[in-house]
Amino acid sequence: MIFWRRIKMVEKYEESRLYQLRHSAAHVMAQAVLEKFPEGKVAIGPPVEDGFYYDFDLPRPLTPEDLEEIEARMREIIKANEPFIYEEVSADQAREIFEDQPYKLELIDGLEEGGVDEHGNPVDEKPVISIYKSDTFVDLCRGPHLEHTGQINPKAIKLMSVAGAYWRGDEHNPMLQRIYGTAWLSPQDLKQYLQFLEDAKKRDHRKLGRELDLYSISDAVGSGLVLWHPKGAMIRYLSERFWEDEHLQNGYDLVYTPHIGKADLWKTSGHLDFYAENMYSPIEIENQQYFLKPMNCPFHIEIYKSDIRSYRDLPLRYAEMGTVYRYERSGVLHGLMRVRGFTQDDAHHFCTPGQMPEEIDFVLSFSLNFLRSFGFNEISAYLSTRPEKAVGDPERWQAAEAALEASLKRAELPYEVDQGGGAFYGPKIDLKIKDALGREWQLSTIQFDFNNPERFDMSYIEEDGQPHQPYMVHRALLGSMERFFGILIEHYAGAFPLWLAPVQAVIIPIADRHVDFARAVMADLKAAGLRVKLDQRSDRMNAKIRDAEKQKVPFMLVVGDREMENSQVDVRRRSGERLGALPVADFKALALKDVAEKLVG
RNA sequence: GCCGAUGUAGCUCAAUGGUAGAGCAAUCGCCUUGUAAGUGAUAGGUUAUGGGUUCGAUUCCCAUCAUCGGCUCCA
Repeated sequence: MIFWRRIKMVEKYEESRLYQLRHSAAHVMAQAVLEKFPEGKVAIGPPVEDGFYYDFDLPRPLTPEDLEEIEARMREIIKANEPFIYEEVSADQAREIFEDQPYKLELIDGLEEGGVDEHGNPVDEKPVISIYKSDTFVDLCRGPHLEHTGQINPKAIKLMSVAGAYWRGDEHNPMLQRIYGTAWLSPQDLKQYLQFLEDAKKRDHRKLGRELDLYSISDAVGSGLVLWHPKGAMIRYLSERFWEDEHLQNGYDLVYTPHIGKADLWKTSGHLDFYAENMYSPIEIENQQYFLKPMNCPFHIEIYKSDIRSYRDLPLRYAEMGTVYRYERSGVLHGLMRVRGFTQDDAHHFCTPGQMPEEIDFVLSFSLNFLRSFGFNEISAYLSTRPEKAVGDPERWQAAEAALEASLKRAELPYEVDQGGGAFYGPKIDLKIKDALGREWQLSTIQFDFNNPERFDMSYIEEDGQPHQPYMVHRALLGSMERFFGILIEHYAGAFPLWLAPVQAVIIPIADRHVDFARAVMADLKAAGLRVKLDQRSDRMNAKIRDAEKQKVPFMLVVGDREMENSQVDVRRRSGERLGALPVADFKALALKDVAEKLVG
């Protein structure tokens, strides 16, 4: 379950030697698997981001021992320096070669018809049918490959896991067994990659969430329903207060809306027609059906519609931490990243066509500033444009896309255009941030909606005295508080910046006689608004420091005889850095300054 | 939802067809400590839940639930 992407160093991966290497490794693996299971059927085996996979239809499930055996056999094949031999064939010749391979036969049909490559991906031209032979293995394949298997470094490959995958990615098709492997140019690269995986594992928000007592998910409550513990709740509280302040200072109005709404509302919005499978079953009372809200939009629209709007009232910006419930299939739930009840930092903008470009400019720069406040400085964007099937006035689409692109250019943001990738109801910008490990996560979305204004018959009165349809923009900066929290945990590896740290400092008295002084220091710091705890267990100072360190508390304040005498605290950062003994007032000033500046680290 | 794996103390893990143990954490003492683990004792488990096989199940079988790795889908 990958919610993030690694940034590729190679500009054109498909043309790189690494790509060839991985593709070749996939063939070697397929050969090893077929030797072990001669009756096995092969599907496809392409390189992927950090390695490669191959899908098989095999008589029995593979075990970890099988993988070891296959990997060992791969090394033998590599050692044999088997050449990869390219050959172009006709469709009929190909059918003969792969007569026992039904999946390949299906691919050959596709190739012959044209329009798709040997992996079933759409291509412009009708591809040439080609095969690659190496040793005993023949594959329907466009290549390119290495010259021979010996160019694969046997110490730079590793089979990672086996998993189920649907033939051609369609859940109505049979499920195949997919073996994931990784392959690198050198053993050092492999080692580095495995190290990366381990680092990522250490940061896993599910692990840190428990260790730092941030949140839990209880069987008794239900899957995908998050319980925010006091420390996690503090981080959310601080994030939300900041969020509210920023919105109020930037022309938003805060609104609150209920968690359920009548069936008719969801009928009007189209959710019951197009989104029903993700909605919880209705609650019935007094002959009315109510649904838990999967989105906030209809409520904000109803607020808009509660009065007649003039062009003078626009733009209107309604913002809400809106908690929604979506039924997610059991297999997709994942810690905080994918849950069934979550709070979106939602907002809807309503404006006139004339205001629209400026409104987009505003929302983009507002988003960027906001993300930077949380320590995300590397941001890039996706611009998704009109798909073939779309609702709304084409002129409006064009204007909206132009405004989105112009804003991206003004913001000097790197972006990619996903032609036709927009939703049927409007174009959008998605913002991606890069975390401390270089992983990319999609957070913000700024999305036009040409559907709802129509469905809800929204209007404002223009200068001409006539009703006009407003532009509606939906946006979320953090996405959902749950997912954002998960990303934040992993980005900081649990070591939150001072302004977000649930406990900012732990006071560590050396002996019992220092506890009274420690209490006085704590009261002083708390009065200044700092979140401070006193560790008065009868453990040794070293043990208390170790615990505070493990809890990633930003400051440890040691107080002993010397400090007590001089009204000082001995300040240690969680990094291990010693700031030495400081007067309590100096520490207070230092900490408050860091908080105010939202310093990271 | 699908494929595969897993489910034993708060956490990380052992063990067994004859009703379970360790380390850490917790609790209670002793020690009163100078920048990542002082020390002793105590307590803690219907072995996920429900069935079945068996003289006997935590262990074997089935179902359910949950979690993990993927697929599909997504904030």
